[in-house]
Amino acid sequence: MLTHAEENYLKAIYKIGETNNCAAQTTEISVAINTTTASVTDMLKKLSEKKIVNYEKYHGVTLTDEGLRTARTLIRKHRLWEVFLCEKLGYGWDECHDMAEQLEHIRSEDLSERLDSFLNYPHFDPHGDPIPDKNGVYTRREQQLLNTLQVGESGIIVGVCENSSAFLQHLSRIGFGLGVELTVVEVFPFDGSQTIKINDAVTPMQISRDVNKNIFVGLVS
Amino acid sequence: MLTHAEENYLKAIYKIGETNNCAAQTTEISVAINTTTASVTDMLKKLSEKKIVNYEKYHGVTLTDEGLRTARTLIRKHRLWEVFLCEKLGYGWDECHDMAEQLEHIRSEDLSERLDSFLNYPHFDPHGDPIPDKNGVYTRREQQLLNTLQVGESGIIVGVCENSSAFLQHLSRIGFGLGVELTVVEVFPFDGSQTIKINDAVTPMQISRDVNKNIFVGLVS
DNA sequence: AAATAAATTTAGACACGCCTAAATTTATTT
DNA sequence: AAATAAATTTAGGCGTGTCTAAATTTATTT
Repeated sequence: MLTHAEENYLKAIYKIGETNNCAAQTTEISVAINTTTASVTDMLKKLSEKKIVNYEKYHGVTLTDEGLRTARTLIRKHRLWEVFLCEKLGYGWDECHDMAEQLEHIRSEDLSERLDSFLNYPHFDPHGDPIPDKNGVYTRREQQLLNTLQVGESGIIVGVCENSSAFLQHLSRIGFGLGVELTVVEVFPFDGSQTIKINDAVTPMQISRDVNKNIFVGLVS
Repeated sequence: MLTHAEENYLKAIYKIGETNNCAAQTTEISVAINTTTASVTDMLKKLSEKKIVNYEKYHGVTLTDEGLRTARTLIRKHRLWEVFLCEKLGYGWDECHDMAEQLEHIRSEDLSERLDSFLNYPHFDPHGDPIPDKNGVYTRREQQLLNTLQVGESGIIVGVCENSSAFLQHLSRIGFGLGVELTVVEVFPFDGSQTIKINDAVTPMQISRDVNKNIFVGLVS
């Protein structure tokens, strides 16, 4: 049985490993958890003794099979709770993250299974992230970052890779949300910004690199 | 902002104060929290410094106004989550206590308000305990213990004062639950047991003191 | 290849919440 | 009122998870 802190480390290591496809470094983890690298090293030693991570001094850390299973369970719980908060309690996608961060630590035999069924087995959370099934299996979306689209290409927003409520609120304000279809009208290599038209809208708008580098789109014909 | 441990102490002190109508003693708290009296003393000092309890060495502890407010919020959250678990996720009344014990610590501006509304503003939890409104106000039930009923008197089960799942499962097995109407057929002063007939049933049954002292009934004409 | 920079680990400390054992205070007997 | 019993507190210690500052290792320059 892991503590909340240990679970948070596991999740961070999982996410870093997933995006970079390599071992998570001490500093990356410290940034994700918002703590010092010294604390991270301490914790990595403990997790390593518990056989939850493969830790090699100075060379980063990966999850063991057991760690991987636990991490996926946590992600599953987190995302199911996000669906609950948004769909059943009416929270916005920028509001549910912090609560889900707490709810994912609730311990129970089969709470996630019941929740899953209550929510009608959703496949994606309100941010478009896939929800692992009870065996930890999920299908990765076909996706690419909005800032990789060329002029004339179209996409449909399927997710984000930044969960701060400042960012999410901004997206809502400019009319961006899951499922929104858009087309790239122009690209400015100088600052990485793009002129983008939401397909249902009339006027195109200017999107900065800080925004378009954090949005995942799926391609549409 | 209080820690989970502090919140648990607060709830225990509140409950003890409510039932005994007097200051909670160190030993009582240690039993409720399942810890040593030394730990309780430590914590009481901390809570006292934070002005959450009125603590007098050797003479027990009561809640300050602020402590009282927090305790009622916790009770409210606990009971709302119990309703959610039973009504929405289909858990039995013997299963939901431990999960609610964790869920009550979830921090959020207005989660309880949203939950309350989602659940249609219930007044009682699955054990029959009243749910305080957002101002901490709730109406106490007219109730008495089943073992105080005399021969010929009838009652309707409105609650229990023991939440172990062993006890609750036993009640379910013998057909006891909230709203069940019953009549006392006979009383045995020797061991405090009673012969009781559920009004809808044909055969009366024997109820031991361990059971009838933990059941609250409302009187029916 | 040596020097510098960056990342990481170690050392030592601290708050929290818990423990056991001993000392103290209050309550109950006699 | 003195003696005993019960309740409570103090003293000292432990594991968790964090921190800062110093030492070490790895990576990058030159």
